[in-house]
Amino acid sequence: MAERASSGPPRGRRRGSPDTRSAILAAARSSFAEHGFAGTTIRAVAASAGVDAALVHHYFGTKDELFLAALELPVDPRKLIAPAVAGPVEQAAERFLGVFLTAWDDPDIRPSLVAVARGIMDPAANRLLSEGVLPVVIEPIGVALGIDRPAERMPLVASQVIGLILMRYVLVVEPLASMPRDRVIATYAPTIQRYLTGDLP
Amino acid sequence: MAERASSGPPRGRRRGSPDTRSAILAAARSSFAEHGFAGTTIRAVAASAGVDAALVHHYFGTKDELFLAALELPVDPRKLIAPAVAGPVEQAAERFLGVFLTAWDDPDIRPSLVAVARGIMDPAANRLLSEGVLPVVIEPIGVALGIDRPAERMPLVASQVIGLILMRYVLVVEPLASMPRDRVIATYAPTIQRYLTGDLP
DNA sequence: GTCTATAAATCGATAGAC
DNA sequence: GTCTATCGATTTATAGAC
Repeated sequence: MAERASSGPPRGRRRGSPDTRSAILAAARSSFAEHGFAGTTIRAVAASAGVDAALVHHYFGTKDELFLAALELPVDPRKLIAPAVAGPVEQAAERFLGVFLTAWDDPDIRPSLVAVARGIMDPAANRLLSEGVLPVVIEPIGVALGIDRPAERMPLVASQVIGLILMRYVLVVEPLASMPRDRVIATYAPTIQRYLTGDLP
Repeated sequence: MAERASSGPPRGRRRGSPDTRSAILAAARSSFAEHGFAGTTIRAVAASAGVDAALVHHYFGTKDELFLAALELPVDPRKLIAPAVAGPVEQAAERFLGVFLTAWDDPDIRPSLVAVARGIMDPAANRLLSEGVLPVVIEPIGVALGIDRPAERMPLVASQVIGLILMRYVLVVEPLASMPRDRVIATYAPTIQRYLTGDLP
């Protein structure tokens, strides 16, 4: 009864208790974000999720696989940054910073992003930036914006955004950590806009 | 014979083989830089230095103390950045970037700096930035330069420099990693100069 | 599915011989 | 000064009962 018809992609819950699985995943994200990869123990993740350590292995296999699973963002970054590329390129920096801060200020996805940031720093998984974040998130923005030499300019943008993210959200350095969103945008927009469309040597 | 006379401060080698001690320290720096704090084991450091693990404890005590010893830079950062504060504030950004890149491009001190950068990222030791690098290295520059609201502007400078350092030296992302020194300075100097002396919201 | 029990390896740190 | 030996605690991971 109430079985799904055979139309559309397979939706609905997978086998196993999805609550338990996602609880483990959420606990893993928090731990990876707070203690890094090496500083996270399977036992602590299990305890934080209220389950046994063996269950973590049952769902995710090794610690590495759990880490990769925890890095899967709950939202598609490409969808998130779509508003940044829609509009005149002259105000692209403000829109870009806006969607970025919106994502990072969302308490639902910030832990995942912090985990990604820390994972990038961990030598055990730092192909993540060069093979992941940069080509699938950052560079397509430059291409979509139609800017000049995107492969050259977007890393400049990334260098400033990563530094800001690090100081404001990961290391929580004042006064950046407590600075209002609009002020952050107004402060950094000229820098980003110059990297996007300004004169470069 | 040939013993030192009792004049002047105690110079010369301390007790113990200085080669062994510095070999341990060098191995510790490499390991901390490559594997982070939690990913570094005393045993691996000892093996890399060609000595026994117990000897590491003998010289440096606990793992934390070894970490702090490994972070001791071979040069005094304050001396290094002295040229950056001497001169007109209008070109401070160029001088600032110059001394920074000079230090990071020096193969003798880059491993230590990479270790510091990774140590900052490790949650187990991230008081290092807020209690170490920022107040003793970054902020004094702003004070010495006599800029307006240094506690507010220097974190902005730090956010861009850290992002640049991360992309160019730690993550080795192109084209920043291979960009000539002068071009890096020309690219980032306007940003830094604005954070130092420009108009902010 | 979930847990107990435990194997097997590795860790930091100490004591003590030489 | 340097190393052997080892303790005690933790870790990942597996085997198997319920």
